[in-house]
Amino acid sequence: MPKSEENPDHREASGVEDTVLGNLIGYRMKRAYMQIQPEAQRVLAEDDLRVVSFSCLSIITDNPGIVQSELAEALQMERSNLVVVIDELEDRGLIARKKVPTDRRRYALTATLRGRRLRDRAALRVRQVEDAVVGCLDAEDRARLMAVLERLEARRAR
Amino acid sequence: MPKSEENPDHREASGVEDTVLGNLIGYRMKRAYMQIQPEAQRVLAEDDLRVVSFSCLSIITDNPGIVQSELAEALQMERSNLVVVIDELEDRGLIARKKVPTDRRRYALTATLRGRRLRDRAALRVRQVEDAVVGCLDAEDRARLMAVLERLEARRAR
DNA sequence: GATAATGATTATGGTCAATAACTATATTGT
DNA sequence: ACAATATAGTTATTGACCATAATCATTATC
Repeated sequence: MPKSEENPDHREASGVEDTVLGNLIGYRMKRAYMQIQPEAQRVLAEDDLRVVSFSCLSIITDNPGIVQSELAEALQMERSNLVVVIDELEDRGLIARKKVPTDRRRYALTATLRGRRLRDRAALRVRQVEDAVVGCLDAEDRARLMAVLERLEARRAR
Repeated sequence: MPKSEENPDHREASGVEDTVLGNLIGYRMKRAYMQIQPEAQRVLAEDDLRVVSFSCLSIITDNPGIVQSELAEALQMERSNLVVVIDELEDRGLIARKKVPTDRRRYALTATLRGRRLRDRAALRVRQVEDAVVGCLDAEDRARLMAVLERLEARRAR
């Protein structure tokens, strides 16, 4: 069963043959992700949020006093790329930066009331569009998908 | 002992709380994808291939005579962005462009022998790194994951 | 035969992530 | 105590990537 010119477990909707890509998890994952991402981006844009700024706002809301390095680590992004995002959230009054007295290199980040409210509202709307996209899965499939993704992500080895 | 009074169904490895992001499929999917993508990119780079050029080479190999518009459609990318990729594959002697006589606007694309061999070799190596990353899943989980991703992708509705 | 549509191309701009270099504070070793 | 080192945040820069519009040649349409 390993090799064959016709792989019956993936029929292409179009007439295009594909003996390789469709069997790669990375390829399938990206294409599935691309069903969700533009939708999320669209609804977040209605609140002038990008995915990354929503993510930051969300983590800050859940972790008052978190500093930028920790936030970068949590979101797996570079500290340097965080700066402009944090700047913008602060300028919009969604979060506040305050120097921590015991270590004046660091900024403690907290979400303002407005920030927390926006986070909650945006989260709801993102959740809604995800539900729409993923409506073709029943609750069990969905739960299993989440669990499997979580396990993949958890294998922090290399 | 980390304190997650909140949501018992997602344990954070670090001490960072998260009541929202971790429950979003898009977020989880991106993070799982990021476990695979850099690895695939790395092994493809050893053959001077990028993910996109490998994808093109693969589809062309499986569909001799395909034209650029069809390829762009199959890979869900813009025709204009295909051009340089095709150019490079052609310059490297991995594929050939030939005008189709019945419609001289179009180029029929075919993989050369070298191209087909490279495709097969690269596919094997990508498969290997995917197997390594995804080794924490048994065959059934993996099959189910693929099936679910395929269904998500298939919902070509708006 | 004029006009519109199509396939490939070129040029361009915007977003994004990665890197290096810099500043200021803090920590460590002797 | 102080020199060397490390860390937090910042800035600037770069290259990759993706989308858009304009162009050219060819084909299809009325």
